[in-house]
Amino acid sequence: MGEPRIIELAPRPLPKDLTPDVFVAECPTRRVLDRVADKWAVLILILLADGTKRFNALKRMIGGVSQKMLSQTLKSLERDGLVARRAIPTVPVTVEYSITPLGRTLHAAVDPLRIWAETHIAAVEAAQARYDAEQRQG
Amino acid sequence: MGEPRIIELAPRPLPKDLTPDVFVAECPTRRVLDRVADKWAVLILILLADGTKRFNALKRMIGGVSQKMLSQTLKSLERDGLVARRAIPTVPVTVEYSITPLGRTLHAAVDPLRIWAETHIAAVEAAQARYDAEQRQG
DNA sequence: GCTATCTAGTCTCCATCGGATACTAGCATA
DNA sequence: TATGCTAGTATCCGATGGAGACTAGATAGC
Repeated sequence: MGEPRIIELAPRPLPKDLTPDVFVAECPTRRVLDRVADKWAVLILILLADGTKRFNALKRMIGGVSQKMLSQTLKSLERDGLVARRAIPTVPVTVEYSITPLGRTLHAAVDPLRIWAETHIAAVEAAQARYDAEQRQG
Repeated sequence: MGEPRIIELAPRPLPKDLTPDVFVAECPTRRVLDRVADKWAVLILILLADGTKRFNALKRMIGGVSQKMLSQTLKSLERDGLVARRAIPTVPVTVEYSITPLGRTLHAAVDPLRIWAETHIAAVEAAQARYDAEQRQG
Protein backbone atom coordinates (compact mmCIF):
# COMPACT_ATOMS: atom_id res chain seq x y z
CA MET A 1 0.00 0.00 0.00
CA GLY A 2 3.01 2.24 0.40
CA GLU A 3 3.52 1.87 -3.35
CA PRO A 4 0.86 3.69 -5.38
CA ARG A 5 -0.07 1.91 -8.59
CA ILE A 6 1.48 4.47 -10.88
CA ILE A 7 4.94 3.59 -9.58
CA GLU A 8 4.52 -0.07 -10.43
CA LEU A 9 6.22 -1.01 -13.65
CA ALA A 10 3.34 -2.79 -15.29
CA PRO A 11 4.25 -5.76 -17.47
CA ARG A 12 4.03 -4.13 -20.86
CA PRO A 13 2.96 -6.50 -23.64
CA LEU A 14 4.68 -5.34 -26.80
CA PRO A 15 2.27 -4.40 -29.59
CA LYS A 16 2.23 -6.91 -32.42
CA ASP A 17 2.60 -4.26 -35.06
CA LEU A 18 4.02 -0.77 -34.84
CA THR A 19 0.81 1.09 -35.67
CA PRO A 20 -0.58 2.80 -32.57
CA ASP A 21 -4.28 2.01 -32.16
CA VAL A 22 -6.34 3.23 -29.23
CA PHE A 23 -8.96 0.55 -29.87
CA VAL A 24 -6.56 -2.21 -28.86
CA ALA A 25 -6.70 -2.62 -25.08
CA GLU A 26 -3.00 -3.43 -24.78
CA CYS A 27 -1.75 -0.64 -27.01
CA PRO A 28 0.32 1.95 -25.13
CA THR A 29 -1.71 4.70 -26.78
CA ARG A 30 -4.83 3.24 -25.22
CA ARG A 31 -3.24 3.40 -21.78
CA VAL A 32 -2.38 7.02 -22.46
CA LEU A 33 -5.92 7.76 -23.59
CA ASP A 34 -7.32 6.11 -20.46
CA ARG A 35 -5.21 8.39 -18.28
CA VAL A 36 -5.88 11.48 -20.29
CA ALA A 37 -9.63 11.04 -20.70
CA ASP A 38 -9.98 11.75 -16.98
CA LYS A 39 -11.88 14.66 -15.50
CA TRP A 40 -9.26 15.61 -12.90
CA ALA A 41 -6.41 15.46 -15.40
CA VAL A 42 -8.35 17.65 -17.82
CA LEU A 43 -9.14 20.26 -15.17
CA ILE A 44 -5.56 20.35 -13.83
CA LEU A 45 -4.08 20.74 -17.30
CA ILE A 46 -6.41 23.61 -18.12
CA LEU A 47 -5.51 25.44 -14.92
CA LEU A 48 -1.76 24.91 -15.23
CA ALA A 49 -1.80 26.01 -18.87
CA ASP A 50 -2.82 29.39 -17.47
CA GLY A 51 0.20 29.54 -15.14
CA THR A 52 2.23 27.81 -12.44
CA LYS A 53 0.23 26.98 -9.33
CA ARG A 54 0.75 25.43 -5.89
CA PHE A 55 -0.94 22.33 -4.54
CA ASN A 56 -3.46 24.05 -2.32
CA ALA A 57 -4.20 26.66 -4.94
CA LEU A 58 -5.23 23.89 -7.34
CA LYS A 59 -7.24 22.26 -4.59
CA ARG A 60 -9.12 25.49 -3.96
CA MET A 61 -9.74 26.12 -7.65
CA ILE A 62 -11.02 22.64 -8.57
CA GLY A 63 -14.37 22.22 -6.88
CA GLY A 64 -14.93 18.77 -5.39
CA VAL A 65 -11.45 17.32 -5.82
CA SER A 66 -10.10 15.30 -2.89
CA GLN A 67 -6.50 15.67 -1.74
CA LYS A 68 -5.94 12.04 -2.60
CA MET A 69 -7.07 12.37 -6.19
CA LEU A 70 -5.28 15.70 -6.68
CA SER A 71 -2.06 14.22 -5.37
CA GLN A 72 -2.45 11.00 -7.40
CA THR A 73 -3.36 12.78 -10.63
CA LEU A 74 -0.51 15.27 -10.32
CA LYS A 75 1.93 12.40 -9.78
CA SER A 76 0.65 10.61 -12.89
CA LEU A 77 0.82 13.77 -14.96
CA GLU A 78 4.37 14.34 -13.73
CA ARG A 79 5.37 10.79 -14.63
CA ASP A 80 3.87 11.22 -18.09
CA GLY A 81 5.97 14.35 -18.58
CA LEU A 82 2.96 16.64 -18.82
CA VAL A 83 3.45 18.56 -15.59
CA ALA A 84 6.63 19.64 -13.75
CA ARG A 85 6.92 19.64 -9.97
CA ARG A 86 9.30 21.94 -8.11
CA ALA A 87 9.67 21.76 -4.33
CA ILE A 88 10.95 24.94 -2.71
CA PRO A 89 12.59 24.32 0.70
CA THR A 90 10.77 26.99 2.64
CA VAL A 91 9.02 26.29 5.92
CA PRO A 92 6.53 24.88 5.45
CA VAL A 93 7.75 23.53 2.14
CA THR A 94 5.96 24.92 -0.91
CA VAL A 95 5.55 22.97 -4.13
CA GLU A 96 4.97 24.53 -7.51
CA TYR A 97 3.34 22.73 -10.40
CA SER A 98 3.73 23.96 -13.96
CA ILE A 99 2.85 22.69 -17.41
CA THR A 100 5.61 21.30 -19.64
CA PRO A 101 5.92 21.89 -23.40
CA LEU A 102 4.53 18.38 -23.96
CA GLY A 103 1.68 19.16 -21.57
CA ARG A 104 0.95 22.30 -23.54
CA THR A 105 0.40 20.27 -26.69
CA LEU A 106 -2.09 18.10 -24.80
CA HIS A 107 -3.80 21.17 -23.40
CA ALA A 108 -4.45 22.31 -26.92
CA ALA A 109 -6.29 19.02 -27.54
CA VAL A 110 -8.15 19.08 -24.25
CA ASP A 111 -9.36 22.63 -23.87
CA PRO A 112 -11.92 22.20 -26.70
CA LEU A 113 -13.64 19.71 -24.39
CA ARG A 114 -14.22 22.40 -21.78
CA ILE A 115 -15.39 24.82 -24.48
CA TRP A 116 -17.75 22.19 -25.87
CA ALA A 117 -19.26 21.49 -22.44
CA GLU A 118 -19.78 25.19 -21.83
CA THR A 119 -21.31 25.94 -25.20
CA HIS A 120 -23.51 22.86 -25.68
CA ILE A 121 -24.76 22.47 -22.13
CA ALA A 122 -28.25 23.69 -23.05
CA ALA A 123 -28.61 21.18 -25.87
CA VAL A 124 -27.50 18.35 -23.59
CA GLU A 125 -29.93 19.30 -20.84
CA ALA A 126 -32.75 19.53 -23.37
CA ALA A 127 -31.91 16.04 -24.67
CA GLN A 128 -31.86 14.66 -21.15
CA ALA A 129 -35.25 16.17 -20.36
CA ARG A 130 -36.69 14.71 -23.57
CA TYR A 131 -35.22 11.27 -22.81
CA ASP A 132 -36.48 11.24 -19.22
CA ALA A 133 -39.96 12.28 -20.32
CA GLU A 134 -40.10 9.46 -22.87
CA GLN A 135 -38.93 6.94 -20.32
CA ARG A 136 -41.68 7.93 -17.90
CA GLN A 137 -44.48 7.39 -20.39
CA GLY A 138 -42.71 5.11 -22.83
CA MET B 1 -30.27 -1.68 -8.13
CA GLY B 2 -32.75 -2.19 -10.97
CA GLU B 3 -32.50 1.54 -11.62
CA PRO B 4 -29.15 2.55 -13.08
CA ARG B 5 -27.89 5.92 -11.84
CA ILE B 6 -28.33 7.67 -15.15
CA ILE B 7 -32.10 7.32 -14.90
CA GLU B 8 -32.26 8.97 -11.49
CA LEU B 9 -33.26 12.60 -11.70
CA ALA B 10 -30.49 14.01 -9.56
CA PRO B 11 -31.41 16.98 -7.36
CA ARG B 12 -29.93 19.72 -9.52
CA PRO B 13 -28.75 22.70 -7.49
CA LEU B 14 -29.26 25.76 -9.63
CA PRO B 15 -26.06 27.63 -10.42
CA LYS B 16 -25.77 30.94 -8.55
CA ASP B 17 -24.83 32.83 -11.69
CA LEU B 18 -25.51 32.03 -15.30
CA THR B 19 -21.88 31.67 -16.37
CA PRO B 20 -21.06 28.00 -17.02
CA ASP B 21 -17.87 27.04 -15.18
CA VAL B 22 -16.46 23.51 -15.27
CA PHE B 23 -14.41 24.20 -12.15
CA VAL B 24 -17.51 24.44 -9.99
CA ALA B 25 -18.46 20.92 -8.89
CA GLU B 26 -22.20 21.62 -9.04
CA CYS B 27 -22.21 23.33 -12.44
CA PRO B 28 -24.10 21.36 -15.11
CA THR B 29 -21.16 21.83 -17.48
CA ARG B 30 -18.96 20.03 -14.99
CA ARG B 31 -21.34 17.09 -14.93
CA VAL B 32 -21.20 17.02 -18.71
CA LEU B 33 -17.41 17.16 -18.68
CA ASP B 34 -17.29 14.32 -16.15
CA ARG B 35 -19.36 12.15 -18.50
CA VAL B 36 -17.52 13.14 -21.60
CA ALA B 37 -13.98 12.82 -20.24
CA ASP B 38 -14.48 9.07 -20.14
CA LYS B 39 -12.49 6.56 -22.15
CA TRP B 40 -15.43 4.41 -23.26
CA ALA B 41 -17.49 7.43 -24.32
CA VAL B 42 -14.56 8.78 -26.32
CA LEU B 43 -13.97 5.49 -28.12
CA ILE B 44 -17.65 4.95 -28.89
CA LEU B 45 -18.05 8.45 -30.29
CA ILE B 46 -15.03 8.06 -32.54
CA LEU B 47 -16.34 4.77 -33.94
CA LEU B 48 -19.89 5.98 -34.49
CA ALA B 49 -18.64 9.16 -36.17
CA ASP B 50 -17.34 6.82 -38.85
CA GLY B 51 -20.75 5.19 -39.38
CA THR B 52 -23.74 3.49 -37.79
CA LYS B 53 -22.86 0.33 -35.91
CA ARG B 54 -24.54 -2.45 -33.95
CA PHE B 55 -24.01 -3.37 -30.33
CA ASN B 56 -21.85 -6.41 -30.89
CA ALA B 57 -19.90 -4.69 -33.63
CA LEU B 58 -18.92 -1.98 -31.16
CA LYS B 59 -18.09 -4.61 -28.58
CA ARG B 60 -15.79 -6.37 -31.01
CA MET B 61 -14.10 -3.15 -32.11
CA ILE B 62 -13.41 -1.74 -28.66
CA GLY B 63 -10.81 -3.96 -27.06
CA GLY B 64 -11.41 -4.68 -23.39
CA VAL B 65 -14.88 -3.18 -23.00
CA SER B 66 -17.36 -5.19 -20.93
CA GLN B 67 -20.96 -5.58 -22.03
CA LYS B 68 -22.04 -3.78 -18.89
CA MET B 69 -19.94 -0.69 -19.56
CA LEU B 70 -20.79 -0.65 -23.26
CA SER B 71 -24.49 -0.84 -22.49
CA GLN B 72 -24.27 1.77 -19.71
CA THR B 73 -22.18 4.19 -21.72
CA LEU B 74 -24.42 3.90 -24.80
CA LYS B 75 -27.44 4.59 -22.62
CA SER B 76 -25.81 7.70 -21.16
CA LEU B 77 -24.75 8.95 -24.57
CA GLU B 78 -28.29 8.40 -25.82
CA ARG B 79 -29.75 10.32 -22.89
CA ASP B 80 -27.35 13.19 -23.53
CA GLY B 81 -28.52 13.35 -27.15
CA LEU B 82 -25.13 12.38 -28.56
CA VAL B 83 -26.07 8.96 -29.92
CA ALA B 84 -29.31 7.62 -31.44
CA ARG B 85 -30.57 4.09 -30.84
CA ARG B 86 -32.80 2.27 -33.32
CA ALA B 87 -34.16 -1.19 -32.57
CA ILE B 88 -35.11 -3.23 -35.63
CA PRO B 89 -37.70 -5.95 -34.92
CA THR B 90 -35.89 -8.80 -36.62
CA VAL B 91 -35.26 -12.12 -34.95
CA PRO B 92 -33.09 -11.90 -33.02
CA VAL B 93 -33.67 -8.18 -32.60
CA THR B 94 -30.91 -5.98 -33.97
CA VAL B 95 -30.07 -2.56 -32.60
CA GLU B 96 -28.30 0.17 -34.52
CA TYR B 97 -26.41 3.00 -32.90
CA SER B 98 -25.58 6.16 -34.81
CA ILE B 99 -24.12 9.55 -33.98
CA THR B 100 -26.43 12.59 -33.81
CA PRO B 101 -25.58 16.06 -35.13
CA LEU B 102 -24.88 17.14 -31.56
CA GLY B 103 -22.67 14.11 -31.09
CA ARG B 104 -20.79 15.05 -34.21
CA THR B 105 -19.87 18.42 -32.73
CA LEU B 106 -18.49 16.62 -29.68
CA HIS B 107 -16.62 14.18 -31.86
CA ALA B 108 -14.81 17.12 -33.41
CA ALA B 109 -13.63 18.10 -29.95
CA VAL B 110 -12.76 14.58 -28.87
CA ASP B 111 -10.94 13.12 -31.84
CA PRO B 112 -7.87 15.35 -31.27
CA LEU B 113 -7.41 13.39 -28.02
CA ARG B 114 -6.96 10.14 -29.95
CA ILE B 115 -4.64 11.87 -32.42
CA TRP B 116 -2.61 13.30 -29.55
CA ALA B 117 -2.27 9.90 -27.87
CA GLU B 118 -1.15 8.30 -31.12
CA THR B 119 1.37 10.98 -32.05
CA HIS B 120 2.90 11.70 -28.62
CA ILE B 121 3.05 8.17 -27.29
CA ALA B 122 6.83 8.00 -27.68
CA ALA B 123 7.39 11.22 -25.73
CA VAL B 124 5.14 10.00 -22.93
CA GLU B 125 6.88 6.65 -22.69
CA ALA B 126 10.27 8.36 -22.61
CA ALA B 127 9.09 10.64 -19.79
CA GLN B 128 7.80 7.62 -17.85
CA ALA B 129 11.11 5.80 -18.24
CA ARG B 130 13.00 8.88 -17.05
CA TYR B 131 10.70 9.31 -14.05
CA ASP B 132 10.90 5.66 -13.03
CA ALA B 133 14.70 5.68 -13.29
CA GLU B 134 14.90 8.74 -11.05
CA GLN B 135 12.57 7.16 -8.52
CA ARG B 136 14.71 4.04 -8.29
CA GLN B 137 17.90 5.91 -7.47
CA GLY B 138 16.25 8.66 -5.43
C1' DG C 1 4.84 27.70 27.64
C1' DC C 2 1.06 25.95 25.15
C1' DT C 3 -1.76 25.81 21.38
C1' DA C 4 -3.19 26.84 16.66
C1' DT C 5 -1.79 27.27 11.89
C1' DC C 6 0.54 26.78 7.60
C1' DT C 7 2.36 23.63 4.03
C1' DA C 8 1.87 19.20 0.99
C1' DG C 9 0.77 15.47 1.29
C1' DT C 10 -0.26 10.20 3.37
C1' DC C 11 -3.25 6.68 5.84
C1' DT C 12 -7.41 4.40 6.85
C1' DC C 13 -12.02 3.35 6.23
C1' DC C 14 -15.98 2.76 3.46
C1' DA C 15 -19.22 3.41 -0.60
C1' DT C 16 -19.42 3.13 -5.21
C1' DC C 17 -17.64 1.68 -9.69
C1' DG C 18 -16.18 -1.48 -13.11
C1' DG C 19 -15.06 -6.29 -14.84
C1' DA C 20 -16.07 -11.33 -15.31
C1' DT C 21 -19.32 -14.54 -15.65
C1' DA C 22 -23.65 -16.55 -16.13
C1' DC C 23 -28.15 -15.98 -17.76
C1' DT C 24 -32.39 -14.40 -20.58
C1' DA C 25 -35.63 -14.90 -25.14
C1' DG C 26 -36.90 -16.77 -29.52
C1' DC C 27 -35.62 -18.48 -33.84
C1' DA C 28 -32.18 -20.69 -37.24
C1' DT C 29 -28.90 -23.98 -38.28
C1' DA C 30 -26.26 -28.58 -37.98
C1' DT D 1 -31.26 -32.09 -29.81
C1' DA D 2 -27.63 -29.04 -29.07
C1' DT D 3 -25.60 -24.76 -30.56
C1' DG D 4 -25.43 -20.21 -31.97
C1' DC D 5 -27.18 -15.69 -32.95
C1' DT D 6 -29.01 -11.15 -31.11
C1' DA D 7 -28.80 -7.35 -27.17
C1' DG D 8 -28.71 -6.98 -23.35
C1' DT D 9 -29.53 -7.91 -17.60
C1' DA D 10 -28.28 -10.03 -12.89
C1' DT D 11 -24.90 -11.08 -9.72
C1' DC D 12 -20.67 -11.26 -7.40
C1' DC D 13 -16.35 -9.39 -6.14
C1' DG D 14 -12.08 -6.74 -6.51
C1' DA D 15 -10.45 -2.03 -7.68
C1' DT D 16 -11.26 2.82 -7.48
C1' DG D 17 -12.48 7.20 -5.44
C1' DG D 18 -13.99 10.24 -1.52
C1' DA D 19 -14.10 11.79 3.59
C1' DG D 20 -11.62 12.70 7.24
C1' DA D 21 -7.89 12.12 10.47
C1' DC D 22 -3.10 12.50 10.76
C1' DT D 23 2.07 13.78 9.74
C1' DA D 24 6.38 17.27 10.05
C1' DG D 25 8.59 21.41 11.51
C1' DA D 26 8.55 26.24 12.17
C1' DT D 27 5.85 30.29 13.33
C1' DA D 28 2.22 33.27 15.34
C1' DG D 29 -1.04 34.23 19.00
C1' DC D 30 -2.61 33.96 23.98
